[in-house]
Amino acid sequence: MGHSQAEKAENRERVLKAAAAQIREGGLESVSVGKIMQAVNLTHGGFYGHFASRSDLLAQALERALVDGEGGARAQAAAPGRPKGIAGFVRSYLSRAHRDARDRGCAISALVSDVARADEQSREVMAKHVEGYIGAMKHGLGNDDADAIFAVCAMVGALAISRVIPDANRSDQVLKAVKDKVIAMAPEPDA
Amino acid sequence: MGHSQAEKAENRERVLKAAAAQIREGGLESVSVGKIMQAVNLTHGGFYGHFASRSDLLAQALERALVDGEGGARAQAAAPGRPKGIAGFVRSYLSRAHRDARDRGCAISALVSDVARADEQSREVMAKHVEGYIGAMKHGLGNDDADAIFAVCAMVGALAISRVIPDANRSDQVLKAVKDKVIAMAPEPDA
DNA sequence: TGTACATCAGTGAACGCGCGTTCACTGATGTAC
DNA sequence: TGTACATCAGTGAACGCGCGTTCACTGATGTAC
Repeated sequence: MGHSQAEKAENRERVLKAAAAQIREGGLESVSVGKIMQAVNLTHGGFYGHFASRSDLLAQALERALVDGEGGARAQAAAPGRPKGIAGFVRSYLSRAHRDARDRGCAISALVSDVARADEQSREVMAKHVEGYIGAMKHGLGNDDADAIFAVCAMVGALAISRVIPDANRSDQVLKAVKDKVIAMAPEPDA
Repeated sequence: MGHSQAEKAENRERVLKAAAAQIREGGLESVSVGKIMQAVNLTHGGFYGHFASRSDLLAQALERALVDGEGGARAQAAAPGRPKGIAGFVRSYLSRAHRDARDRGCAISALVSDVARADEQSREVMAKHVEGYIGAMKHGLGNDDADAIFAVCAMVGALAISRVIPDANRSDQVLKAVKDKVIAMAPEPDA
């Protein structure tokens, strides 16, 4: 077990990645220094060589979770065999797969109500990503800001609510209803 | 300071009410037995005369928060001088006042992402209230289930997202965009 | 290329703290007579 | 209506536990020569 500088960077990255996943899986407060370090096979003492405090980790992991979530959605929509453009993105965002993979999915949906009560810095970080999301939808929806806001709120709300509903069929219905409505908003609706 | 049976029931009620508000203000995990008892001017030891455990309180307080949130929205929409019907309800739900009063507002919006990762019993409790909400919107939206689902997701999403955005103007825009779009969905749109 | 040593990533014991929960106790309540 | 006593709502000290954080230490890394 070596402790080279390259390994340090790698370990820091693993801690951050694990925290970003844990945040989406269990919320900001579910992150504990001991458990995260254990998850990456290190002891808790070493943590402070990487981050100034738990709260420092949380701030960075939130940003990371938001970035990861975006990447995942884009990658899935761009996968071969998937419909392109906005309809493809909406379909993958409101898919059962996305609903059932909270720790790898959109961090906005996974953490909206948590971040709504967090400090201003955290809210600012998420708000920036919300704007990015609105911007992307706007591009696919005839450049109308109000339409894009409406679509983003409905999609984030639908994904979050679908995760609350224990009945699988009803949860599917929520995803499908919003998926159809948002796709219908696009200027050139396709099958 | 007497300890009559009537006072016991009253104290239990105060604890439950305080917990329901605290849950909406700070999330399920923010409720601590000691702090809640202190908030109602009692000592922590007496807590277990009212509830079996912290988790028992949480379950009951979640239900209470959901019921309180519904009552508040209905009351505000029915207040004198307010537009009646669905437009009035949507306006008060997506108002700045509602956004800024998290501890007294809709518990669905305040707790969606928290409850999404809670146990099945909690999710079932919130799901029941989501259905009630969908049913109410359905009534005002030409009895179309998909329309009602779409509107509820957009409204819950909009309120939650508006609380994330630190910039007051932009936050207002989100509320306004969704408010206008949902009101436009009603069969007989009014001013 | 090889040796000597300073650096520093990671270890694990220890700390103080707040938490949920328990329990022996107190004294007002409310009931039996 | 008045007295005697059992009940029980609320008190506050004590508990074990997990947490975030600190720190003296270890031993591989990587650099100076």
